[in-house]
Amino acid sequence: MTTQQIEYFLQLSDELHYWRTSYKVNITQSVLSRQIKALEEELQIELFKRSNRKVELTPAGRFLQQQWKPLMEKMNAVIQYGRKIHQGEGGSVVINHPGSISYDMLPDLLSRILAVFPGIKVELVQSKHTHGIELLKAFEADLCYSRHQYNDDFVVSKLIREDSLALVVPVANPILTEPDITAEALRGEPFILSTLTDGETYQLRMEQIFTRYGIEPDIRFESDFGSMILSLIEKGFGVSVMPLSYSLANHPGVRFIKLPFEVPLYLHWRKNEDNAVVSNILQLTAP
Amino acid sequence: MTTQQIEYFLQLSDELHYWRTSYKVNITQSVLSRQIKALEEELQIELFKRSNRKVELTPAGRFLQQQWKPLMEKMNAVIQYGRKIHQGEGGSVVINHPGSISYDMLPDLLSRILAVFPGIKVELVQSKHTHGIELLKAFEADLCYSRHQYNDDFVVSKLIREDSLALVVPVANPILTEPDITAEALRGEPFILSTLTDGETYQLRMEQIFTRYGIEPDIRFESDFGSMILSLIEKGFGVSVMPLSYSLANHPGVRFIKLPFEVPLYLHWRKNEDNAVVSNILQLTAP
DNA sequence: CTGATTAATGCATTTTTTGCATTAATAAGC
DNA sequence: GCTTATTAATGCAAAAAATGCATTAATCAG
Repeated sequence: MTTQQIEYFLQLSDELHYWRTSYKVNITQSVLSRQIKALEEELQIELFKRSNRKVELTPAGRFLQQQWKPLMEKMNAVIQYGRKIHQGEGGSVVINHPGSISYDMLPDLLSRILAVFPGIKVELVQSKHTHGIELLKAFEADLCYSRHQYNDDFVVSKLIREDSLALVVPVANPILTEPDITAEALRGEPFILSTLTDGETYQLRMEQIFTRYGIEPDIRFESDFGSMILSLIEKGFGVSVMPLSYSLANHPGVRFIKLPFEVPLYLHWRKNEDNAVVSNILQLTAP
Repeated sequence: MTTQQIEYFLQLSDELHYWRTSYKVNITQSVLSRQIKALEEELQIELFKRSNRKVELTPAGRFLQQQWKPLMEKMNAVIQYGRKIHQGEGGSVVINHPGSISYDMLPDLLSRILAVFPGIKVELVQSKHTHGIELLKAFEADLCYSRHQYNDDFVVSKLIREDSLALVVPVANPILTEPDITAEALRGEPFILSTLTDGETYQLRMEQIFTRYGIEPDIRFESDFGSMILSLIEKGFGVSVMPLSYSLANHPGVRFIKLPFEVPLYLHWRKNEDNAVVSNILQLTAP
């Protein structure tokens, strides 16, 4: 049984058409026909019911389609990662992070990496919608900064620091300092927030703040990109609450008013990391 | 890439010896050498570091060994199950169950299965140590009776009935009826219990009973096999608390004293079952 | 009934795999 | 330091498998 055969099978089980499938996978129809037949024979499972005009999955075929799809994805991800381990210092590392550390912590880390391991490629991703932990488990990310603590047998979480939160307003806004912030002063101000995920530490902290100031936020826009939010604030579309570290972006036209609230920043990585490059870089995150 | 090659790799990564491995997998050493090399070439990953005297896994090889082992197991389990689906009415069903339903519910079910699907083989297993839900997920069991309710995206739980519990004593024992049961009467009586798993509904119920009667059980023997426990009781090794349905075993020399406590019996199966045979039998479980 | 479509198959060719024998390299024994 | 035993790699010829082309057989649409 060849992984190729399984790929052929998966493609054919989507297309349900030999000639079209054979075209898509760049083989002739005769090869596809025979490969599928060989697969069926080896497994001793009839995968398709084919008349000369129609191709259908059998129940067993449908089952294997469902089961094999994620299995082959995992298989490929694992091989991909094995290759990264093999490449060693010439390899690459994927770091997932929230936008708020783009201006201090992350540049620091990158310059340290550059100094110690000049051969390593670093890929930075910001993916909030998929939980970082899922990226780690699927080997799609190697290090993951986030505001939320995970607990898992495969992932290690470590508290890095606490970031102050700040009310972010346009420079022209009359609100001056933290004690001035009241529901009154903010009434009518639309809020622009980062896309919030239920149950996240970050969201809970947000709710806490709004409760503290007696605000029922009027949320008009959401974005996962901090600079987008800053831009919207500058242009007068509303105000936001963001980690104070965004002030280091020096975005013009906005003002940060520090609030007496903090959000934690965690670093996550796989327990038993096999990639020496990742382990090395992990050393550099806590100098 | 062939699944065979991966199997060769896994074997070799355990043995770390070409000739011995080739002997074990029934090929010549030259074939093994070339197959491994072909695998390495296709993956572009160096799997082993070999001098002429020693074979070692590279870090990438070690990683792939760890990842591939469970992946190939899953792969094989899935194919196995696909074959069962293919076999249809000539196939087989694995039912996991506690011993206590061996005397009423299970024989009833089996005779119904025999009547409606005479071609189906039924395999009965009693595995308490592995949680039933794991068996279901790994396709090692198809239906699972248990005293514990699971909640999962892949498994459905249904309450079947409540079974009364009973104090089981040797016939000669002077304890007569439930109201007589006191810590006094049971003092000094060793208890024989089924092997209890932490957090299980069944264990919680047991603790509840002992608390109710003010007993601190002196547990001398444990067994997962009801008939073993009954036998020990008969021979005067102690007393036990068991589901009343064990009385249907008509084991000589023991007496059942019904207690005002019950334990639930659940049936579990995979959501989205693909095996028609299993679905059919599932119909028969709730006539 | 005819033509179009589509999966299967016979056949010659190419590619791959296999087993045997041998080689090259190394470690251990004397 | 030399010899021997061990072990992975490799050359080679035979066997097996895969491939592409052309054709066939079956079925559906008009």
